[in-house]
Amino acid sequence: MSSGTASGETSGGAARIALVDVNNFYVSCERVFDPRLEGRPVVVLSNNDGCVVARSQEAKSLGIATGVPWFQVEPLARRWGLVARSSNYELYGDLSSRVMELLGRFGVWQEVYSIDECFLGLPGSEAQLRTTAGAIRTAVGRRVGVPVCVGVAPTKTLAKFANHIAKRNPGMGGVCSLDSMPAGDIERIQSRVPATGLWGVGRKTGQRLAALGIETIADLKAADPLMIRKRFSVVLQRTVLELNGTACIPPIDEHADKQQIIFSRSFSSPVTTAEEMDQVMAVYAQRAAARMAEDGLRASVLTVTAGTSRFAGGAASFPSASVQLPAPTQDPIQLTRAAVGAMRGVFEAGQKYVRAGVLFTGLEPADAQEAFDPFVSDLDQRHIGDLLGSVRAKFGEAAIGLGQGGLAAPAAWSMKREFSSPRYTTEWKDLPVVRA
DNA sequence: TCTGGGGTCCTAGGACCC
DNA sequence: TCTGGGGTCCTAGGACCC
Repeated sequence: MSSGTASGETSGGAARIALVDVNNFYVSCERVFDPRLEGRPVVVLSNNDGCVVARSQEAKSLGIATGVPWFQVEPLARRWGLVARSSNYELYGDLSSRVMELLGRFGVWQEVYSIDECFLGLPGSEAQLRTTAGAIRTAVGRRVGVPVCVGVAPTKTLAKFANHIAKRNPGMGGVCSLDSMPAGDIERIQSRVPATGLWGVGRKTGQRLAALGIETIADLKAADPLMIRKRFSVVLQRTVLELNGTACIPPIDEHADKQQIIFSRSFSSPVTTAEEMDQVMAVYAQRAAARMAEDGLRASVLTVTAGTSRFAGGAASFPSASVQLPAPTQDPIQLTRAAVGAMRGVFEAGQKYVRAGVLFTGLEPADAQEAFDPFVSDLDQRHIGDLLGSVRAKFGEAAIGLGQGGLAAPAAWSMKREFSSPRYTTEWKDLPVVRA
């Protein structure tokens, strides 16, 4: 993907970068199909309805922080009129691709950065940029039904910063173009906002910066990039350069192959026996293998992990084991066997495990012939993954599975999603019905 | 009782080689 | 026992992001 990033300081005609993102994305998705949620405090919960991962503006105003456990908020929900939804990733993923397709039409280039945001290359004068930004908001609002904010600036870091300003100042109408702000205003904001408000500067880096007297965005902008490179990293050096108008964050290669595939989940009730954990590994390995097959990849290394609760007292246990596979594969049978076997080696009976995961690395494209494996004598077995995939596509995720993974009924540890909305856009039977 | 999941990139350090 | 420098490759762990 070509990045048309210009580093010019001049306005008027110089290419600019827009960062467009959806406000409170998960909540906004829920509202598209349930307008009763409009104007009310709404939160979306993580898997197992564990903790809050998204909040509407009204929920934020109530002081509900992201990451708080639901069981702490729940007692107050009724009084607040607070609505909770389990996360519905099928819905969010589908609406995301609609938003991204639409946004792509406005830029000379587009880099999708996350499920709810992308960078766009925008040419044109300052006046044209503002017109385009407004048109983006209108189009996404009308065609998908979710609100977005647009930040426009000469670099990605500054575009993120501009977006942040647009979000916090409702009077700006959801758009902030740095070029049209008076320099004094920008400096004032930058000397007030802590450096950790920037993209790429987290808590730890913030602490180390503060120890050097670098507290605000303005301080970091004024820092010597070479000193920052030496004492921190090339990543933070780029942040400093970008704050000063030099675009240097490399383009995101969306077509690059993944480096790893993870399937990891917490359980709705603890797993304590080796037999149950075998079952978990069988299910998780197959889910991860299905994802890998969708991406057309195969793995050469498999890692399994499990963990006890970080909030429970007593002896913690975080077993983990990696296996080098005899040859790169996407065969769910081999992968399931390997996962179960690896976990048996490190599992501690009697511990209360609350989560586990299966991780594939050493990924490569699977188009080449699968390497000959003398242990797989039956040729048909090599196509078992395709078969499972097509059955699942037709009859649903739980329709078929191998061995322990072919659970007819959900196991005691399987995921809890009590407040889930329907899969409005990806499941025929969940299609909304409109009456006129 | 009940506390998420899926990624990326960078760096440091060790093994190994000439 | 003393004793070099330079390079690559790999992995684990840290930090960050949404």
